[in-house]
Amino acid sequence: MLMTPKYIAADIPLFSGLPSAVLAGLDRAIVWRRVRAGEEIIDRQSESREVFFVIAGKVRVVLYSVSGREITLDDIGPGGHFGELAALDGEPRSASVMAVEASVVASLGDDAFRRVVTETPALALLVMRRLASVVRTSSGRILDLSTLGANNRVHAEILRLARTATCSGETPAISPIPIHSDLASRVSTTRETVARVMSELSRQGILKREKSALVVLDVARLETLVDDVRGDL
Amino acid sequence: MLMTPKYIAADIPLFSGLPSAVLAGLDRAIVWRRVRAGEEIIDRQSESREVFFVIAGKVRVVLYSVSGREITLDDIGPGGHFGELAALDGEPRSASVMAVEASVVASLGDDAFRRVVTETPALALLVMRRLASVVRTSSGRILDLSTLGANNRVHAEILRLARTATCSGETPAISPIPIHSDLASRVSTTRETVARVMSELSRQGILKREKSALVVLDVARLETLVDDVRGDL
DNA sequence: GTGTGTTAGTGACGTTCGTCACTTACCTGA
DNA sequence: TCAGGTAAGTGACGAACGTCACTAACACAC
Repeated sequence: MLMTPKYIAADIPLFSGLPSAVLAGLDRAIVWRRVRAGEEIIDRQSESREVFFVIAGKVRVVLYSVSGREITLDDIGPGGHFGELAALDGEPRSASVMAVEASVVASLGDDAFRRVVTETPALALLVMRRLASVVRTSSGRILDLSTLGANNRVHAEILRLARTATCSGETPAISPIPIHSDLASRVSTTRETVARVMSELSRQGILKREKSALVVLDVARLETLVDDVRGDL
Repeated sequence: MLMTPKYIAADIPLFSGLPSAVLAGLDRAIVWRRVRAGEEIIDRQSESREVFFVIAGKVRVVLYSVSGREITLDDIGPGGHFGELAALDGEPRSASVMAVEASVVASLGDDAFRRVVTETPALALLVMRRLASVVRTSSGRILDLSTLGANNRVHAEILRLARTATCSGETPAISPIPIHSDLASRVSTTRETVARVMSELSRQGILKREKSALVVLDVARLETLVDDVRGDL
C-alpha cells in the first residue's frame, strides 16, 4: 500500500540531523508505506534487504516455530527501525515483522542504507548503539529462559510492565491490560499459564484486574517472588 | 599480567587495514595482556568500558544466575573481539568473560575505540556486522529455548558441532570430546541430561564415543530427531 | 601402589507446566 | 436481543527434566 509522499526523510528521527544534501538523496530512495494492523512487513524467508523505519503505529518482531507457535522478540514504535541485520550482512532475514496497529513505515534499500551509515559517523554510532541494545535485551531473555521457570518469567514480565508504566512511587497501573496470549508469546509460555499466574497473584492480593488497567498492589512482594526463585535455583 | 609489547596494533585483524598513522596512535593506546586459563577478563558488575581483542587462545562469554549457575553465551577465538557493548553505549557490562585457555588479549579504552570506529567507515561496518551476527545467534538460541525441550537442544548442539567439525561428506568426528558440563552450559540444561542424551544416542547407534573423538555415525537420523520435535510442538 | 580430583553414567523422585477440553465473559454488529 | 468471535479462567493429566545421591572411570601426584 504505497502512499503519496506526505512524509520526507527528515521525519525519520535517525536521519533528522543529516545535512540537507544527504536528506534530498534519501528522499529519492525512501519508499513510504501505510500498513494495516496485522499486515506482514518482513517475511522471515524472503530475500528482501531493506531497512524499515517506523513513523507511526507499532510493529512486532516475531519468530515462528515450525509448528506455528509465535515468539515475540520485540515491539517497535515510532522512531524505531528494523531490518538492519540483513541490510548490514546480506544474510537472510532472521525474523518476521508485522504491524500490530495500523502504521506508517519508510523503507530504504540496503545499499543506500550502508552508504548513508558509513558516510555519517554519528549515524553509525546510533545504529551500533541500537544493535547493542538489542543484544542486551536478547541476553537478558536468554538468562530468563535459562534460569527462571515459566511462572516466574510471567512475574518478571509483569514487573517490567509495572516499572515502565509507573510515573514515580505510585502503585503502578498497567494500561491497557495486556492480552494474555501476547504476554505469553513474549515470555515463551502459554496463554493458560499466564492466566493461572495472574489468578494466583490476584488471590494473593498482589495484583488486581480493574476495568481498564492492571493494578500492581504490592510491587515489593512481586519483586521477592522473582528474586527468590532466581536465587533458589 | 602485563607484557612487554611483543605485539603491535597491526596484529589485530580488525585493525589490519588501517593507515599507519592511525595504527601508530593505537599502539600507544592499546594495552597487551596475557591471561591464564580460567582467569576472568571482564566481570559483569565492573565499571570497565574497554574493548578487548583476542590474539591467541580462547575466551568464553558467560552469564551467571544469582545461584551461580553458568550460562555460556559464546566462545571467542583469535581475531575476535568483545566488550564493545559497554564501550558503545556506556552501560554496565552485560556479561562476564573468562579465558578458557591461556590467551593473549589486547584492550583499548572506550573513547579510543569509538574514535577509531567512527573515523573509519570500513571498521564501523565490520563492528556492525559482528553485532548483527551476535543478534542472529542470540535469536536462534531464544528460538531453541522456546520451542525445543532440553533433550532436543542437546541433539541440536551435537548437530551443530558435527556440522562445523566435518570437512565434507564424511562421517563427522567431533574432537576434542566436549566436556558434558560445558555442553550443558551452552544449551541451558544439566550435565546429567547431556549424559543421558548421549547414552541414548549411543544405544541407538547414532553416536559413538571413541578414544579422543565423538563420532556421529548417523547424521540424518540425528537431524530428524531435531526436526521432528520442532514440528510436533 | 594409594590418595585426590575431575568427568561420566545412571537410578529414583517430585515438580513444573504444556496440553486438552471446557465454561464463562465480553464486545460488536445485525 | 441474539449470534458469533475473541479473550479469559480453570480442572485434570501426563511427560519432561531438574535434583539428589551414588558409583565408576580415569588422570596425575607422590
